[in-house]
Amino acid sequence: LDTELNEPRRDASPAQHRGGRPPKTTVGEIIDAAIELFGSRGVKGTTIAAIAERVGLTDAGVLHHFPTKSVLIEAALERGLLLQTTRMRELLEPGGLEAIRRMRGWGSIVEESPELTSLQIVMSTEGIASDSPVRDYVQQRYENLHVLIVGLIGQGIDRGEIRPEVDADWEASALVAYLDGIRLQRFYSGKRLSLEAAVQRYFDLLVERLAI
Amino acid sequence: LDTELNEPRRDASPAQHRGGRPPKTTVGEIIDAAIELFGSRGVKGTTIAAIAERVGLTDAGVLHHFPTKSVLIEAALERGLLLQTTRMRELLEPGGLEAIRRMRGWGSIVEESPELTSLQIVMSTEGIASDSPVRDYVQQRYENLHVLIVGLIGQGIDRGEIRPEVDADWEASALVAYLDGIRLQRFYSGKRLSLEAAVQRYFDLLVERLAI
Amino acid sequence: LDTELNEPRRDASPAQHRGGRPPKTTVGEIIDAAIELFGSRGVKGTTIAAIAERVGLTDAGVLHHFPTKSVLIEAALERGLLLQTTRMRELLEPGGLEAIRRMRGWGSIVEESPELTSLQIVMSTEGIASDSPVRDYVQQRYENLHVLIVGLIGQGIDRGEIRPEVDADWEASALVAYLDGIRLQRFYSGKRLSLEAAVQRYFDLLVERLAI
Amino acid sequence: LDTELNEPRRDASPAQHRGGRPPKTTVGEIIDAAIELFGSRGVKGTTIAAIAERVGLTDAGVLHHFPTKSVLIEAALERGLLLQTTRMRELLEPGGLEAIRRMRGWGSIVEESPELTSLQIVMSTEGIASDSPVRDYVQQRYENLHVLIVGLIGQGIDRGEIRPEVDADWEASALVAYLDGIRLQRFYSGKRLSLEAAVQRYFDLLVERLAI
DNA sequence: ACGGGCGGGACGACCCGTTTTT
DNA sequence: AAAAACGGGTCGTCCCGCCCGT
Repeated sequence: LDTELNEPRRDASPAQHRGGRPPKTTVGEIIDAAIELFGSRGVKGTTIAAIAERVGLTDAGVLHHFPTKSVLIEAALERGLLLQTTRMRELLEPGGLEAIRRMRGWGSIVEESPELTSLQIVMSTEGIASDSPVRDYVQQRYENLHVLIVGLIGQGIDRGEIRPEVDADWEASALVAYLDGIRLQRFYSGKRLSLEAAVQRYFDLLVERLAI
Repeated sequence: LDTELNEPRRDASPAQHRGGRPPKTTVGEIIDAAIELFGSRGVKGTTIAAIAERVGLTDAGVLHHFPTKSVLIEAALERGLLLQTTRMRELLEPGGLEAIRRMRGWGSIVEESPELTSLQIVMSTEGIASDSPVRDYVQQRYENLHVLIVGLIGQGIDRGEIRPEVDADWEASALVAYLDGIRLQRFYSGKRLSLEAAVQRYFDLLVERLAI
Repeated sequence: LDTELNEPRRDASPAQHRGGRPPKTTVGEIIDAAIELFGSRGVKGTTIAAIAERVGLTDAGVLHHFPTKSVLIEAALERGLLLQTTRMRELLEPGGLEAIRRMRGWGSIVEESPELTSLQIVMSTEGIASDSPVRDYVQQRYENLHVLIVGLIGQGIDRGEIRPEVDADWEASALVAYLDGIRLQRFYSGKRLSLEAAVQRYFDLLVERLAI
Repeated sequence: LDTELNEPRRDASPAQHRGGRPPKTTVGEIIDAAIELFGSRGVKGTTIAAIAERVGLTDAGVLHHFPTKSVLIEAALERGLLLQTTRMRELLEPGGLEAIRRMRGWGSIVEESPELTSLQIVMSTEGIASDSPVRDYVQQRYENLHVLIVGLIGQGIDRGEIRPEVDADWEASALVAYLDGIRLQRFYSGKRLSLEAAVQRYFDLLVERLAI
């Protein structure tokens, strides 16, 4: 799984690095560090200096690439969204019930990039304040997810794979809620909780509810 | 439903006010304000001065009653926990499957005191940072809830109301996850989402899964 | 001549200090220091910390009394304006030509409080930038002075002391210009220039031009 | 009237361009921009980046030509001084009272190059601070002007055009003061003030005072 | 020679929690 | 319970180097 957040440098000359991780650019490193820190200490709890230190710069150095903190926040959010979306799209490509079945594996994806995981819930809660700079972003993310899942269910109904009387709206919001909630719990349950297994079980029950 | 968060003043002398709302003490007002602000802007995002302003004091005034911010945080948390617990205890008093059925109404409780609602999820995310002052509190809350629900299910099994092959651990964590997640969504879904109805549906499905 | 800039404490009890300078309040001291520094290094060239140091505080200490720098600037300006106006009013009380004759002594006033002197020209030049926070203030000051002098001349004409064909507008602006310019020069001419004598000479010539 | 502020390139080789405007060199453009900005926002209020932007460079680009800001300041000052002096010299070439009469037209010169105008007063006030980098420059400029005018008057006395009892020192400083002051006022008096006419009137009065 | 990309060190204003004094 | 003051930050700016392309 590629988690690179950097500019993928198109110049071929010095290194060919086929298939390997592209070399980190400073900008990419900064965004990576920001995602990690925002995700673990919140936006307000993360200082530019802390991010800078992580990539071996001073705060002035970071500010050179991102004139203000909000710009950095936006960049981190966008990057996170992009990654998430890209993977989702691949995963759900078949559409309909099959797509939902595929989401069973989503848990393992999450476990591999915990920074992104926490970034999202942290953003979700910070966005509660109506004047937060991330509110719009979060709201849109929820909207998109909801529409996506409702669409999948609709597709399944059309294809005759899913029972038509299913309450797609409720299922979509319940799924998202469960996924958010379980990720949150993960941070508080030492090793007791296997996110992967737990998520798989939810999907098993879900498919059972939906399938004809 | 009593939403008072203030010291209930047990001293009988000047006023008996039986049955009425206990008179607002300054300390109580401060805690109320703190809960609200912590819940909406996070702990780090809330300044003592902001709390003070809300109750018509200066920050020095607030600090007169709570020597440091952490003391205030603890007080707010404790108050929130106490309220939650009290209600829960009443609600779940019958135990077993009946108690779980009763939780259907929990959604409406939540809708009535939104500050408490957001306080909890906000705390949950702030607690992610391993050095957060609220981490222990949150962890314990999750633990308590988990044990409580698992206990309820066990009771139901003992009483022969619940199928013994049920995975109590998973059900408990799924329930809590859903409840956390759905509350979060609530802040981003204008009026589209009826928390009460959604929660009821989850419990209906749950009871269906559990009952013999 | 009273140059006090402090709150004149009306409570009689603890100190009587009759005739002496009233005890400096912190706020007063800060404004004094600000006037001095703004006057000598300009507004942009003066840091809050520098002001603070002068009165034995830290910058946070100063910021406690004046929430932002602009508030401090306004306070300093207002204080300066008030002092200037008060003295002017006393000086010009008789009106007409007599008032203008009295202004001869203005030079000595200026020499006694050099900080105020430089404050004003410094502000005048900083106000040139159209987005400066002091521009409005300076513009109004010029307007007021102009109106005042034109009024004085008009009065003199009415009383038959001044020749009616005098160009009051030009005389007013020329006087202000000379006064501004000569104060500026003062900073560059070691001791060669006696401001007092120079100003007196200007007024002698002026009165000669005006008087019947 | 030539307002070019760039290096007049004495090297004859590539272009002869006799009489035409010298071609803009980058260095010249930078100095032009610096003069304008120093004149309107002060030296401290002007950032290298702002100057750079005006000529389409980055700050690094500007710093390539002028290693430090002070070097740039000096260059701008020198350029301004040179221009001023050149024109003055032409204007005052006849010497004596005739030279002073010719200065009547100085007002119109000023109006044509307002940047230079404000540059000078701005520098005059910034130079007040005894540790300012421009102080020496300004002081010298005042000295030069003073000597020049006193010389002119002396010449006039020698030639029998000016009354010998005139106080040359006072007249010189008064003239300079008026000229400084009136330029300052110009920035605050919408269109009310015709600098040209006002200056002419001053010179008329002056000549009247001086001439036999 | 010219100019940009990148980065840092110093400092700017302003904020926040806290202690001390009244 | 307010008032005064402080210490330690936080974001952001400014000037200026270093190194790299043309």
